[in-house]
Amino acid sequence: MKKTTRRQGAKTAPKANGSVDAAENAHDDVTERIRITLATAIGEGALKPGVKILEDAIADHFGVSRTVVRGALGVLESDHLLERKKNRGTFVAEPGIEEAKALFEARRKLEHVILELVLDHATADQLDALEKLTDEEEHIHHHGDEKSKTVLSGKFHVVLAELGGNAVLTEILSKIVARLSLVMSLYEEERKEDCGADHHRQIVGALKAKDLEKAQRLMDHHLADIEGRVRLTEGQGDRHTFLAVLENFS
Amino acid sequence: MKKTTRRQGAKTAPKANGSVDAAENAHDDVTERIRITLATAIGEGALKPGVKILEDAIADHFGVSRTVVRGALGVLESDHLLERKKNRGTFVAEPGIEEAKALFEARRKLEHVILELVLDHATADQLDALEKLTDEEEHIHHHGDEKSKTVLSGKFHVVLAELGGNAVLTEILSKIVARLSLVMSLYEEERKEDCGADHHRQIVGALKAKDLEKAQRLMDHHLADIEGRVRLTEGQGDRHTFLAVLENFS
DNA sequence: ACCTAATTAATTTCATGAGAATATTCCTGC
DNA sequence: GCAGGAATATTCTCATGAAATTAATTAGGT
Repeated sequence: MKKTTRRQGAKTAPKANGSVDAAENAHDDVTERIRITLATAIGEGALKPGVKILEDAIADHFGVSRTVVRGALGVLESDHLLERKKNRGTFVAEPGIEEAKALFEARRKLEHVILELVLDHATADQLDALEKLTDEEEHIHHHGDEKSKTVLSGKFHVVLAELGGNAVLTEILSKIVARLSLVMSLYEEERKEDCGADHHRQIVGALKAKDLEKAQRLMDHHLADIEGRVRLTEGQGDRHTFLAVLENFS
Repeated sequence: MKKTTRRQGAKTAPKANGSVDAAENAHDDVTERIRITLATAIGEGALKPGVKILEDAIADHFGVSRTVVRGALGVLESDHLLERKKNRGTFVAEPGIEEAKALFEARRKLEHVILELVLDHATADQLDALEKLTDEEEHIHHHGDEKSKTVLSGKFHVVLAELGGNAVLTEILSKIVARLSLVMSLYEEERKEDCGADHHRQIVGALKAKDLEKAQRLMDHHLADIEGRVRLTEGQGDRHTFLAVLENFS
């Protein structure tokens, strides 16, 4: 039967904005809310590569029409987080080997640049705040679930970028990090000893000591550690494919 | 009166694309074509900051409905090339001072990174091809119109980025360049002696000599030259505003 | 005459339905 | 029992009309 797509007539409807009215107008953009929701869902691995996105379901969930959802999907596609196949639907993107390599390389270079900026712009207070974030990470690391671990880990880098004081670069890095979470999801082999929190702490230490060289070296090491967890060879990406999973039981 | 929004019934309509039909299917995505058209129009300064974008007009021009135009506008907005004001319409973006500074800085850093990559990846043939592009620039520089000059100038940097072999960074740079064209449009004071072609040629020379340091130094100088053409002080951005223009006649 | 209020016009925004393309199911024939 | 094909169902795609909002214009009052 038809899904009970209950949608208010919209008419002179109360619109619910009577609540605060002129307040938080920025967040009232449903399209943006959908975009952010999906982006973070992808970023924290809740939506795995290749999964099909039903626009009807999303429209239902947010109480809007498919048109609005479609808008959000469009920008997500242009961010390379989704793929829309003509008349087939939209799926969570599955970055290929080449793209993965490019993303890793771009991230390496970007983080270097960001460290330079942080040393130029960041105050001692800001570095302290950053250090507190690593404390939180460490706490999660011991008795935390898998998900919040990766989320926090990515967050560190974005917050670090923010300290660089360049909104453009921050946005770029956060988008790359999001795409890389897809790469990890596809190609990660073993999630061994996660020493991310430790690395982060060391990096903050180097920054506080105003030692750019050291910070960059540590960052390189940290990123190499992450890259070491994946095997970028053709055919690896299909590991979680239905057919590939079957092979494990043959 | 109503604009003669003549739109074919769509039905089993010939669709007018019967011209080549199954050919170029990749470009057949009208949304993407609209996006590219507007992006390049903005990039080459044909669409100035603040100009209002009429979705009806575009829909008309491309023979599609507003819905698909709207999709294109959405991603252009997420690229910071357009601004959509609630229920007011969409306008060509007017980057503020802070954004402009961030863009310049990001570009400086990025071009440095790209030069490193080019020295690592580019072959001699590719550098030759790049040099040919500067020849073309020089030719345009002498007896060319103003528009194609700036277009070619931006193209050099994007092609250079492509030689770096990293598609991710190339895309990022080209987006930044596009946004910077808006900045120039808003804040450029004098378009004096355009020695861009010369700078480009020198950079290629340094690259051929495998001298990274020199290439980066030249790039810095080149970019500083561009940044020197603008004055990033508050209130400059409204120079072309209706009110500001009036002041010139008071 | 000028400022304010009300009406009109133009434009955006969105929900919806109809058409198109693909996936799935079921049936028939070998 | 299985392969091939028709019928069905699901889902995307897009054009269109209706509601909502803002800008423009006109009327009215002090």
